Amino acid sequence: MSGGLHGRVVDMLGREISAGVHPPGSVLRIEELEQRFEISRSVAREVVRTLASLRMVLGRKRVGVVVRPRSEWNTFDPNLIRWLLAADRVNEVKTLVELRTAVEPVAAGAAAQRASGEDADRLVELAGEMTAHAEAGDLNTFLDCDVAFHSLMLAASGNEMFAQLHEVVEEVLRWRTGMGLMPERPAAIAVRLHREIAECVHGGDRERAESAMRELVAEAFEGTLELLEQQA
Amino acid sequence: MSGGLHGRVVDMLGREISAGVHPPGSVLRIEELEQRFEISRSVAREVVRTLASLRMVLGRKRVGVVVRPRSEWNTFDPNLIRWLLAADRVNEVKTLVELRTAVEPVAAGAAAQRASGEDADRLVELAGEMTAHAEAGDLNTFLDCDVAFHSLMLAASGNEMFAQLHEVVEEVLRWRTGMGLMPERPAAIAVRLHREIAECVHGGDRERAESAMRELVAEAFEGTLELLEQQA
DNA sequence: GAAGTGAAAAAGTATGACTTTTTAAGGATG
DNA sequence: CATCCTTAAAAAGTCATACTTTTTCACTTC
Repeated sequence: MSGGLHGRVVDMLGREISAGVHPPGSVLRIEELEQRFEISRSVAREVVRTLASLRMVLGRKRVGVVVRPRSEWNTFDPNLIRWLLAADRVNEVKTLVELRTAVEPVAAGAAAQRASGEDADRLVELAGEMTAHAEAGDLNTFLDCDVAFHSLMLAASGNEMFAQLHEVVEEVLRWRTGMGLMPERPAAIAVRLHREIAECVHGGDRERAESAMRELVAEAFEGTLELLEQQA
Repeated sequence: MSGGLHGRVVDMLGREISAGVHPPGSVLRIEELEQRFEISRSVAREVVRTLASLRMVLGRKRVGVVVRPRSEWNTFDPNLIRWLLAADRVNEVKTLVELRTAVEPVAAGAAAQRASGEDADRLVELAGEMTAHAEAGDLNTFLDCDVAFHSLMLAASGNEMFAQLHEVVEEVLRWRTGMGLMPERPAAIAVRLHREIAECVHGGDRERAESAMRELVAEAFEGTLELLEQQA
């Protein structure tokens, strides 16, 4: 959604709507947008189309562009996720972390059954690197490996929809570290679980891969909630 | 995406791309679209913007509108889901059913903790109606209740992203019955599980709500896979 | 008071001109 | 011969304007 007039305006308007500046039911008029953003009619219309495809707004003749109820927005769109994070980090992070607890265990189980040899090898390798960097206290490199581990796991699940959630997972993981919410040294239990999951996937042990991942994300879930409470 | 010139063309092009008529990497030109669909430049551009917001295509100057790799598409968009179902039902249904097995148990667990009294009551009521209609052999009404049950459960989970998957669940449930893949009389075990889940949510029993739902969707998952094999 | 009628408002569609960016070809230079 | 710079063309991107269609509201008529 970068560079370009269209993208910039979409981003601004999307942020505003996400932040509640234009609450559901309120009406935008194309002509207003032209003037506010100093854009031509065609750009204004394309912006509205983009937001409409996210189900955030709906154009109606003789009425205008109405903002739809939040419950109907396509909250799986990565752009919208970013706007919602900017508007209300606490609530949105809760939602995303809970989504992880649902998806990642099943994805790990699926990966144990379906991952290619290469992917399984790479997962074990990544878990090893995480262990090393955790012991060395190298949080940034640890985080990169963590992101790579979960992304690869989702991809190796063989389910396109799971795979697509890698952006969500990355956003949450990087946010946690970025906020300084990670302990100086990653919890030993988390490191161990990553290794165990990788080995179960490698060995094709669906059951254990799933339950180990469940343990991992449950811990991450509770940890995140606690830290969110502290912030609020 | 109904009525209107724009919507019709988006639907046609979206279907084509989903079906592989324009494989990833291939290039569409706006001018081509104008001629093929006999539409004006503005409509053609808005169609491209809509598809671009689903991450299916990417406009590049001096190049054209490039179809992106399938792995980057926003496969959570309900329209795209419909196009993919039309193009390759078997694979897409597998993906969607597996998504259910991940999300619904966690959603049920969350609902047990967070559902309002009204929602919990209504769930019990729906489970009761399902039981009655199952015994009466009234498959259509049973299906309506089934859809309502799962939609409400997802909404009652209090997680916006879970709630949004109600369209996916509905699509899968209706497809299964529509294809005649349901036994004449719904499995007694499934009916019982719906009642159990509703009662657990009502009683605030997170653990049992989650595990009962896990049992239910696991059964649905395996049943669907078997029936898909038979078809292929 | 209900129902039909008309007018206005706003999105939707069409068209053509102009701008910008990117790519590729061609030429100059080492 | 290879490399770098210049330049030209292609296609999307942007702008301005006129016209069409649908929907809603107000007004009239029965």
